[in-house]
Amino acid sequence: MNLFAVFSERVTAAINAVVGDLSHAVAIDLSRVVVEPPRDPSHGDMATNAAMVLSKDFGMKPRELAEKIAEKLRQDADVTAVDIAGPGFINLRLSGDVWYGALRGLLSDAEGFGRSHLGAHRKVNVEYVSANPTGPMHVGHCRGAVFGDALATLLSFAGYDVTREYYVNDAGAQVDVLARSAYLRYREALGEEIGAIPEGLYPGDYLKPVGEKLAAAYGKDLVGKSEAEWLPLVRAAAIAAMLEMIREDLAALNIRHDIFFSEASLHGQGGPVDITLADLRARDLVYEGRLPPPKGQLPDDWEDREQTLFRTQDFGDDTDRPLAKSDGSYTYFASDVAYMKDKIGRGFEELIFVLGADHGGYVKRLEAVAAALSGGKAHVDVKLVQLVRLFRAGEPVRMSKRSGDFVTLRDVVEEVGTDAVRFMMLFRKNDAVLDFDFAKVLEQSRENPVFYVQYAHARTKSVLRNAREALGAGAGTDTASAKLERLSDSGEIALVHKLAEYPRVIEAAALAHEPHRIAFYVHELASDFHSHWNRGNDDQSLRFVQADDVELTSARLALVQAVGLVLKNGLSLLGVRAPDEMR
RNA sequence: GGCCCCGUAGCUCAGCUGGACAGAGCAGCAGCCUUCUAAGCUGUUGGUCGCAGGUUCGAAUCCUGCCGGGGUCGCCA
Repeated sequence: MNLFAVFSERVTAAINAVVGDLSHAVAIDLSRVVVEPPRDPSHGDMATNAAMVLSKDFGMKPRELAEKIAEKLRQDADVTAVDIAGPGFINLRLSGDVWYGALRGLLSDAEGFGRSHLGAHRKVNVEYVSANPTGPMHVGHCRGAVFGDALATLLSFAGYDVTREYYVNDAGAQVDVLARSAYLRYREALGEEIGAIPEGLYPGDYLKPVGEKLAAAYGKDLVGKSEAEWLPLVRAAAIAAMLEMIREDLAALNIRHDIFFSEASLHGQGGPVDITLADLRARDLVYEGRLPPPKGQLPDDWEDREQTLFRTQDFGDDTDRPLAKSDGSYTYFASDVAYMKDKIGRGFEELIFVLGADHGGYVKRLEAVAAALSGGKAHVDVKLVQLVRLFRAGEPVRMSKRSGDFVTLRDVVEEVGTDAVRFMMLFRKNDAVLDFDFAKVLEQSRENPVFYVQYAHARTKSVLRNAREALGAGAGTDTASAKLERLSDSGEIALVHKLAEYPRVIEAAALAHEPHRIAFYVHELASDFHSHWNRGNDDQSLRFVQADDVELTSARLALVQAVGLVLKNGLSLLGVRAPDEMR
C-alpha cells in the first residue's frame, strides 16, 4: 500500500468537493498535483502543491484556494491537522493510527510491500549486455549488465510484464575474425606450430579449448579445406562456446536473460531483413541517394557515393542512415531495423536499451526507427551507462587491450563478490562516471555502502535473536498483535515514516527507469536505523529490548522487523543478499 | 564544426521529473565514548547549484546563448 497514493486520492476528492461548491463549472488539470513528504518534517507528514498549481484554473489566489481545500481535508478522520504555509502549500498531519496501520500492513505482507500495479502489465523489453560473442566479458560490460538486470527486476516489481533480452551479434565481420582465430587454435591443437597470433586476430587463450574441441570433433578433416568450407563450421562452434562463456560470466552476477536473440537469424534470402526493407520500400521510406559528408574532419576513406538510405530524418534523426555497405551486404543498422520490427511485432510498447555511453550517437536513430515502424506506438528509452574506472586503494588500475591484460568481469566478481559488485554498480546514477575501488568495497566500515546496508540488516536480525534470549523464544514473532501505538519516540516515528515512503520510491524509480534510487533509499534507511540504534547507547530507555516492559519491546521488535524486511526487499530488487549475520 | 551527456560544499555524490531556508558521506573544527553486534558517537564550519539571459506565483531542475570536461560523427559491431 502506498500511503502517498491513498492521500493523493483524498486530496483529489477534496478538490472535487470544492469544485462542487462552486456555482459555475471549472476545468481543472490535476496532472501537476503531487502529494509528497515535505523536506522539513516540521512542516507536517504530507504536503501538496494543489492550491498553487490549480489557482489559475479556479481563478483564485493560491492561499484562498488552499483554505477551501483545507476545509474539506479537515473533515477527514485520519487527518489531525491541516495548515497552509508559504506560497500556498497545504500541509497535512496524519493521525498515529494511519502510520501504525501502514506499519501493520507492511508486516503482514513483507515480500509484497512496495509492489505496484503501476505498469498494468504493459509489455516492456529490456535489452542489455548484448556484448559481442568474441571473448569473455570484461569490467566495461559489468555496469550495463547489472543496471539492466536491476531495472528489469524493478519494472517487474512495479507491475510491468518484462522480457530480458540479449542481442547476439553473430552475423558481422568480427565473428569471422573469431572463426579464423579459433581455426588457428584448432591447428595448434592438432600439433601444428602456429607461432604468434597475427595482428587482427583474437589472441586470448580462451580460444584454445575451442580449438581442442574442434580437433576432437573433426580430426584433421578441416585442414586442407578452403576457408569458405571450414569457416561456417568453425564460426558456429566458436560462437556457441563464447556464448556459453558469457552466460557463465553473467551467472556469476546472478544475471539471466529470457531471450538470446540471434542477429544472424534475421539474415538470409527472404529473411526478416529482406522483408522489413521491402515493407519500408513500399512505404517510400527507403531510397537511393547521397549523404552529405560529415562536418569537420573528413574520414580518410570518404567517397561520395550513392547508397540505400532509410528516411530516419523524417522521424527526428539528424540524417538518413545507410542500410547497405559498398559491397552490397546489409549494414548493422539494417539488422537493427529488422530487430526493432521483430520486437514491436511481439507486442512491446516500451523498448529499453541499455548501452555504453559511447553509443550516445545511436539514440536518435533508434527512436526514429521505432517511430517509423510502430506509427509512434512503441516508445524507446535508451539508458546510457557511463564507464567504470577501477582503482586499487586509490591507484588507477591500468588496462591495455592490446596486451590483453584487461580485467575481466569474472576477475572482479571473484575478488570482491557478487553483492559488492552489484551494489556499487547501482550506487550511482547511470549517466555518471563511477569509480570502483577494490580496497574500499571490501572494507568493513561506514565508508563502504555495501557493508553499511547489509550490516544494518544483520543488526535487525541480531536484535531479534537477543530479544529471544532475554524474553523467551516467542519474542518478536507475533507482530500482528503488537501494540504499535507504544512507538512514540521521535527516532521510532521517523523510521516508521521512512518505511512508509518505500512504495513511493519504487514507483518513482520505475517511472524514471532509475534503479539507483533504491540503492540510495536502502542506504538512507540503514543510516536512520544505525543512528537510532546509537541513541540507545546514551539512553538505555531507547534500546529495543526492555526486559521490564514486554508490550513496548514487542512494538519495537515489530518496527525492527519491518526495517529488516524493507532492507531485504530493497536489496533483493538490486540483486544483493541480505545476510542474517556478518561474522 | 554538428549532435549527446556532464558541471551542485575542499573531495565523492544525492536532489523525489518545477516547490518551502540546496542535502548526505568523507575531510576540517569542538566535545564525548570503549559498546544490546563488530561501521566509534554527537554537534559544527563550509555552496553566487559553471556564467548570462528567459519562462513561472516559484528554477539546481524547463528554454536560449556562452564557458569548461567527456563521448560520438557514411560502409566497424
